[in-house]
Amino acid sequence: MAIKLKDVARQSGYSITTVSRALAGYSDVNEQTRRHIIEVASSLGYQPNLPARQLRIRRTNSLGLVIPARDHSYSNEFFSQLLMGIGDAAAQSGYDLLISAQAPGEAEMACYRRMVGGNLVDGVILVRTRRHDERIAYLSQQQIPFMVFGRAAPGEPCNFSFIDIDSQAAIRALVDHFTGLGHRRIGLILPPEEMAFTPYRLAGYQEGLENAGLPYDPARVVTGDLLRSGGEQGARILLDRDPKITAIIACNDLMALGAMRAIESLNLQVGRDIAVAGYDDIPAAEYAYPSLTTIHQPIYEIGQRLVTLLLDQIEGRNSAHSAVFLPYTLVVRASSGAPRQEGGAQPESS
Amino acid sequence: MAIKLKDVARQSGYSITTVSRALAGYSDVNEQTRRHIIEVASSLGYQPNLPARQLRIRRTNSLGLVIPARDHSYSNEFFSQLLMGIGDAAAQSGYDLLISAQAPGEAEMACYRRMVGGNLVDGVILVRTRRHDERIAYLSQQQIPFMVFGRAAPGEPCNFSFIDIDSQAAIRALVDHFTGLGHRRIGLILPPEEMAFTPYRLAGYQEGLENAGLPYDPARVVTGDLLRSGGEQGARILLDRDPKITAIIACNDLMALGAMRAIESLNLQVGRDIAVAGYDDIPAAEYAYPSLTTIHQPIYEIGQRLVTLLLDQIEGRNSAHSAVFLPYTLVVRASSGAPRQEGGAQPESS
DNA sequence: CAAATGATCCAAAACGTTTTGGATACACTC
DNA sequence: GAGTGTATCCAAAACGTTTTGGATCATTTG
Repeated sequence: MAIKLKDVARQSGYSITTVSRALAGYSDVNEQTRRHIIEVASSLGYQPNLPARQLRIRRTNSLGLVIPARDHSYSNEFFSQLLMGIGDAAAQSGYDLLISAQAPGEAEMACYRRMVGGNLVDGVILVRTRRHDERIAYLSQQQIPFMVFGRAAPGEPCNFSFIDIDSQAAIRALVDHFTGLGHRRIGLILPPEEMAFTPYRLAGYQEGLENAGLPYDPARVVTGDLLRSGGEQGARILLDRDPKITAIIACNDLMALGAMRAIESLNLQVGRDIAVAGYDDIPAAEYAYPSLTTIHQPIYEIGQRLVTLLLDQIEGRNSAHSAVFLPYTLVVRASSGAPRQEGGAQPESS
Repeated sequence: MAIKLKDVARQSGYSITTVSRALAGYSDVNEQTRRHIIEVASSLGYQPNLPARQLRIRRTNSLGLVIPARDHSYSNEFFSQLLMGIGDAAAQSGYDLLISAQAPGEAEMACYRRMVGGNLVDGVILVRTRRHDERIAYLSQQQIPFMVFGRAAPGEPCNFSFIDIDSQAAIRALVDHFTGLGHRRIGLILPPEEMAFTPYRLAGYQEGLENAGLPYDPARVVTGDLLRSGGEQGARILLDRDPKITAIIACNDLMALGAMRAIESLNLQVGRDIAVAGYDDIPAAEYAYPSLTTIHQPIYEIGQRLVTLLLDQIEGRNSAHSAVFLPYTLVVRASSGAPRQEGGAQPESS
């Protein structure tokens, strides 16, 4: 049987109340008794029963986080970085993380209801905004503190606190980079429709083209599944539709690596014949051959900021909604080069 | 104010007891009343207060996991894979994960005491065995169910349930692979001393040499910090001590990639002049140039098995200690080739 | 017909904390 | 010496469940 307050009380000769208040550091207990009580408590190995405390004070000192189940494929690196940032910051402030892996759907919503409605967490971090996000609606309605990574999809109200990267500007910067090198036919591989950020990426692409006075051609845009195979397929489609494309931007690195593979299998050389850029800057981007030009996001820091801003809400330091944009970095590597000459010697034919 | 049992009781016209038992599915409540109560509960949006339940039944339906704080450097990929396996399996059985990021030390032990002694978790997963592991001692003494990834260091008692990879055999297989290619001077870059598995790796190396009738030379073994820079440094030292080394085995991929970089900076060619192998099979190993020969471990599956075995303990399906070894795979890629000819032309020529 | 059985329900205790609202004793003020 | 403060302590209530140990009534059994 575990030691409880009652045992410490009996052993020390004081009441349960006094023991509780002594250990909690209240000023209405004599310094000497406090020392004695602490002494007794630690000699008995007293550990407070936390569910009991949580029931009483309605606080748990833990933060809820639902991560996508069974997709260790494309977002691994992303989530591990984010989780480390979240975990480190939470631990530093004395909070635990309550994590559940759920695929989008009814079970996922039930999980939020359990954590929030069941009083298991003091706040929630929500990671991938969707269009018409039911989770956000629920959390707002429950009035529990929460922070979101990723703003709402364009056209939807965004009355919650979030951190985001200006991915529209990031994609625009990639396009600028390419047009600056002389590219005029640039393909784009987008993420799936349902992701809230997809429209922003497309908009950035269009802005970039406009900046350079280039026309927007929907035939040069294709959607991929964020996996390497999706990039491979996407690149094939793009090059099939228009063999004169000289650059491809994929909306994540994995698809970019797939695109590189497709390009090589067409006997073209990445970086010389066709420039490629990705998004995310996963470690493999640096080790790839040729190394991959991409957009670096400070994922770890985002995780940390999510926590600090969430704790500001929980601990009542800030009530206003915060909309934080963190900077990205354009990382230029070997996969992006000037375009092959129009009409010059072509690989297979042309 | 949240809806509680009392509200459902009042609204449905039954007692708190009956409502509780109806929702819990006991057979001593009329099927019709049960339906009515469930109806009322869901129309009121009843969510049970879980800390209260936990306090009462002394179960939380969550598993504890302490991950290393602030080392998003070398074990990222490893931990994210493992976490996905653990998270998926736990969620599938209706368990949450309680996670805290702690650096080894007193705060880490306090974290275990809080989780276990504080009744926050029903079981614990412990990830990186150390020598004389205080955490394992504590968990055994507390008699809480726990599963460990990694057996005890050689010479220490191993009276707990664990899953491990036979890394001794894995390293031996790498050495066999190299000696089979004709290599006779093979360097080794070990993990730091304090890791429990380090001696097993060294033993595998020695066994491999013995298999091939080669002498063991301590000068060909060096310790690295598991980072890329450690591999770079290690390779330099090895090649400095004996320039005739034709193969290097690093005990993780990151160090192997560092070694490759060191080799290239000496104007030697990886895979032709010097063979390199790693351990872990992180994604970058495949994308590296040349791609890296390495040992693949089924990390995701390990995570899953850790959970299923832990739940067997928690739910009383199995009391005996289990010692599970899962298979590794030798993945041969471009970084390992036959040795350059003894006495033949040296790096810069031939 | 009394007793036993079975179906359905419930009051109250218990889980281990924290907090409320004093109680007590002593010192100081006027 | 009455009143006011202050320091120190505590009994009991409360948090929202689950479970124990019956109670009640209708039905069946001997």
